[in-house]
Amino acid sequence: MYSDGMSTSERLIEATRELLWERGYVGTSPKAIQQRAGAGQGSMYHHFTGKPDLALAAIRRTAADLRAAAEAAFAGDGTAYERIAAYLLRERDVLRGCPVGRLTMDPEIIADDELRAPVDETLDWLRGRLAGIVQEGLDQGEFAAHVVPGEIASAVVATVQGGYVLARATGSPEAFDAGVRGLLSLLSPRPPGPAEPAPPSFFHATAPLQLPPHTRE
Amino acid sequence: MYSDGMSTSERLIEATRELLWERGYVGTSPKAIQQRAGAGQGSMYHHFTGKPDLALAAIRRTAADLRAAAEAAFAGDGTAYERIAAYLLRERDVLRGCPVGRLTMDPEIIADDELRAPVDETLDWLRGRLAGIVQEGLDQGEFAAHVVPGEIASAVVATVQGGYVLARATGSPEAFDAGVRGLLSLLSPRPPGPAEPAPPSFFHATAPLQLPPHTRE
DNA sequence: GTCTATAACTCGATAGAC
DNA sequence: GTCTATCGAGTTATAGAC
Repeated sequence: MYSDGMSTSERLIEATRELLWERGYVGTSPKAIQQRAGAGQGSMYHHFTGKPDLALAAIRRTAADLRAAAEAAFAGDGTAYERIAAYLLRERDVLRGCPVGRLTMDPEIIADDELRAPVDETLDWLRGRLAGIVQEGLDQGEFAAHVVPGEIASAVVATVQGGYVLARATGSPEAFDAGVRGLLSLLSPRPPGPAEPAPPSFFHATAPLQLPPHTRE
Repeated sequence: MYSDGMSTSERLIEATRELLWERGYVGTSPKAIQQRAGAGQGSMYHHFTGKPDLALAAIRRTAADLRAAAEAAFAGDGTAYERIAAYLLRERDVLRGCPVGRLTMDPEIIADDELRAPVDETLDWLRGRLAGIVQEGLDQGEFAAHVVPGEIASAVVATVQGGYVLARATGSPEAFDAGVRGLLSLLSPRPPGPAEPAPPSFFHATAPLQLPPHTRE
């Protein structure tokens, strides 16, 4: 229940964002939104034409947030591998799932092109951004020459989205982390280890990111 | 709506399975189940104590089916890589999503340990089975020595689960296939291509499965 | 802008006739 | 075993007072 300096319509959008994340579209009722926002029926229907309209505003904002968070991970100046690793290892509320990806399991989101569009565009942007980084890595000789940027990008995003599924099934973020580590170990220019010989100077290899013992869990 | 030789309780379970797959637990009402099963309120509450009880029966059956389908892909006598590829490339109703995995996004499934248990156990079994196959591949020198079986297994299952997310977001199975191809290209003992030199006889490498232009899509 | 009132319906379940 | 009737609560809104 919000009581801050937010306007009523702001509070309605924020409450909807939370509930869509927690319970999905089908599982979220206008009444629940109003209660969490501290607003009456009339307020909601004054500012929005109905549940789909409000959900659209909420989804667009959540999509923009996710994009910004991903961009922050990509924006570093490391190697392609390091930037992909930074994205995969960025802090996440693993057990809450992906606020955008989870919407794809909602029948009424998928059935409504207007509600599905921001979800589609966000994941599409993410794959495109990752594909570009993989291409840079290929140009630098960081990855095996036969890999296809768009395919690696899809595998990266899928590993994240599927990692949420595994984590929620087990009730622990462990499986998410395991999947990410597995993918990174396959993507890594060379295996980790202290007994590593120095790479020849003509080879553009870089040390893989050390996996931090992160705080989550 | 079923009218076959199925008993009423069978029809209720099958109808529930379909609806859980299409709409999830929160999105599935007893009334919808009864209508699809062609049964009245009284029948449902005679055979089952309520919605959770019926859902549990449906989920257990769906979990058993998924396990059997996966086992069929694993049971082949190819290399570890080939059996993992067979699992990843097996026919799927990609746009319908995973009937087990999708349940993890349902707040009421996750909140109820009895309903979550079969989901958890199924995905856990799947990861364990895959980890065993990766270990076999390691023993045969099929994979890079530094990979960790449990991590690769998690990445494989996550890629599938996340592939469903991408496919449903775009409305096409293409992104699912791309992710799977990407993961296989990273896992592949050596890059594909006709100009491949024959491996030295002491090396256990095997040709990667040709990706079939499969019928889905 | 926000509130309450009301509508027509569905929710998950129980009771009891047949 | 299956049916209909009924329950109290919740759903998605509209209407209209303030």
